[in-house]
Amino acid sequence: MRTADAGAKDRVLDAAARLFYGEGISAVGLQRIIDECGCGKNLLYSHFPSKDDLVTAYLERMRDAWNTTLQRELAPDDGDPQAQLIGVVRAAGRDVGTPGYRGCAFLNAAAEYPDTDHPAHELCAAHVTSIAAVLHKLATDAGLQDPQTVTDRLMLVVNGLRASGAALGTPAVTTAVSLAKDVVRSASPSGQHNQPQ
Amino acid sequence: MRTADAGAKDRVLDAAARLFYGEGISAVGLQRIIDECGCGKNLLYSHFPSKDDLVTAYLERMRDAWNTTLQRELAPDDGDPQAQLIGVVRAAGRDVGTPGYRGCAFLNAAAEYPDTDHPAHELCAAHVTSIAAVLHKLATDAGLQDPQTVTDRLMLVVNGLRASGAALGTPAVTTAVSLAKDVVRSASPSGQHNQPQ
DNA sequence: GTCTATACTAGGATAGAC
DNA sequence: GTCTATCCTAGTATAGAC
Repeated sequence: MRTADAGAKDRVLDAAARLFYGEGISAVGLQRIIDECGCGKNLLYSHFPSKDDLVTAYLERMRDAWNTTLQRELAPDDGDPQAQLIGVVRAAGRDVGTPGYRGCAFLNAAAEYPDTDHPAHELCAAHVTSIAAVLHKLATDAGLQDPQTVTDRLMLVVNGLRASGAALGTPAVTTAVSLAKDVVRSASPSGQHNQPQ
Repeated sequence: MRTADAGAKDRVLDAAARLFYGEGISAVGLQRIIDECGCGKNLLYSHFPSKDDLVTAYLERMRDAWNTTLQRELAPDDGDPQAQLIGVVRAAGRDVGTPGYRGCAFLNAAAEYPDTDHPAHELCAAHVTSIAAVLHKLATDAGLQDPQTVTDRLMLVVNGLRASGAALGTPAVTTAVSLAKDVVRSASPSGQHNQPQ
């Protein structure tokens, strides 16, 4: 049955994602995943021929989840790119501080795979690049002065937010959103004296 | 002459630090370190009874190096806490973008040791806390409005800088310093219209 | 046919004995 | 320094249940 097949693959990926994220990728062996999801070894290997394939699938799922979160966060402010720039920061801080939060999955994975040629590292780098592209487009659409600087600054805020959550317990989301608003406001063509929104 | 090599411990630590930082901690076995520094197994185990001890020593060395860098960066601006706040950010970006740079050793290690009880994770958390304490003291000494907000914001910039360097190749130091200056300026008691320094 | 479960290989890990 | 013990890893192959 196709349904059983697809469901089984998801079940493996569920267990893998939970363990990889919670305990670190290299700290989790395939046997742990097999035990945890109650599947046979053959099933895992038939869907994911190697651990790298499983890791890649895990990161792709995380990327898709991020894209969903981002779109949902940006949708209400459609047509208002200035508000959407803040929405990106808010989306990045969506899960920060929630129970079980252990930092950004992509930053963590990139730290575990320092080799830039490794598919996991490439996926993480692509994720960062894609966020920067979104920010740059929004900054341009908003008609801000020097969209590249705004992009660079907001990337700093986003990365800082994702990195802070891992090391500090403090939810830095409020700080990040507030700082992002100042960054956007100070690049607004109508000057630095706009009313805070 | 064949006396007890006082530098032997350092030699082991040199090799360990280089490999741990460059390839990730869990990716490097003790045998690699032994081979690389040309020492015997007994030497390593006599100085570092377990891998955790070696990892801890590696992170402590990184912490000491950071403190040295920070002090050297802050010294010229002694008595000018506002400039020193920027100095902290500059110190954090000291090695970003240099050849062989693979991100912040502490963020990377924390990602590899998600367990908050692990000594390595504790050392990383303590490092973040200590930077925040320095920022808070400087922000207070500078007489800035709301020193805690300035601290939170600059921590975001510092963490963003350290995290960005890992994923992006772009040296974000210039952006970080410029953003930090704006953060400090906008919290300056003399108002938001100070001249850029 | 799809799944579970187990036995197995081959290698690398930490660690300790000598 | 070498040699050994024990464990865990990725990955393969085989046996049996539904």
